Amino acid sequence: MMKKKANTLLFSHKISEWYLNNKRDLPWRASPTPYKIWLSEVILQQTRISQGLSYYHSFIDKYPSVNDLANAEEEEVLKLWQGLGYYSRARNMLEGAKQIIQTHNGKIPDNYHELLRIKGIGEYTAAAIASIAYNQTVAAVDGNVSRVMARYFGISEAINTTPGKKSIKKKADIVISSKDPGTHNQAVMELGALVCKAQNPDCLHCPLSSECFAFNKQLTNSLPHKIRKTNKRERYFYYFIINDKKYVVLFKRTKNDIWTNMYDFPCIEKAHPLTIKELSDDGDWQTMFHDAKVTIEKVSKEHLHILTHQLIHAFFLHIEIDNLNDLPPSFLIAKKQEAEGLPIPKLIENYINSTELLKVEF
DNA sequence: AACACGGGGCA
DNA sequence: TGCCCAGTGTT
Repeated sequence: MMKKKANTLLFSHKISEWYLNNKRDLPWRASPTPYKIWLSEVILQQTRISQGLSYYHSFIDKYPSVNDLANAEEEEVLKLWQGLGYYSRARNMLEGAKQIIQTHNGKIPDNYHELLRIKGIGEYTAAAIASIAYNQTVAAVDGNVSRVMARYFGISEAINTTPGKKSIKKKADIVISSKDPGTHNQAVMELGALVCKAQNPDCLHCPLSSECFAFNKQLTNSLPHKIRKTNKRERYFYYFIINDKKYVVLFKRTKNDIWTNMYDFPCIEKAHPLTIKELSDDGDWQTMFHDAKVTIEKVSKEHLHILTHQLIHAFFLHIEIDNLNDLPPSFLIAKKQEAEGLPIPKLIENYINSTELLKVEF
């Protein structure tokens, strides 16, 4: 291993001391176990603590151990994840739990390379679990760490490119403390979250400012550098709502798209907006309903659903249909009460709540 | 190496 | 609006 310079040891010492005095009181820090660390890391991927916290509690309550999770139904897990986004995290973690039961005798692997083989555990999460739960000396690099390294060391390469990530990782591996790598990793992340923030970093209260490249050169606003990509797809969803008194017709989404394995309504998607007349003249939806006799009762206003990479224009067409039995078998005819228990995307949840759609009529 | 994958919060 | 958030899997 490379010999460390004195100032890198200073980095770890100062930041760990700062951490002990400033760390937040988080539920998985009270009595950490590998499972709690794993769950927290997965929930917090691309997600702020404030947003993930209630989900963490629900999960620990419902699935207190890897074994409990491994025995769960995917729909149940997705329902618990509903509203948090990036649902592949939930599906992958369930698969990972099964993997651990089947091939690791129910014990979460205790080292970086074995952890990496678990579904849903990538470089960051493997490093986080290995260091925090098992005291392995491996740097966990997330968005916070990238920012702290880029500013402190003055790394100008874009942190979302392969060379940039390599540079960040190299520095993170140099400054990590082998004494208490878990505390060190959490300390860097906590500093990034509370002090070395993306906007308005609080350099006056930073324990590292005196040696920080960006602070000394007044470059905190331009570091880290990032290549931004502007890919926002616009999609037009025309949902068909069969408004029966007792039943609601749902469609289970398939893979290779958003909301895999979750439920929404039968839908015609277009790349461009259509008037209702154009839609009505278009044969697609008749085909979808197997030429069942359908009449449109009411059309909702446009509902915009804004995602990171997509802008979804959703319209909800309430329809009447002569006989529910005419519907193709790919549709799920669910009792309204049962539908409540199914995992649905936020867009659908919002619409259902705003219209009291699942209220049973008498 | 680039892209897909949710949803929310902040300036 | 644009950017960011304790990233991973697929193409």
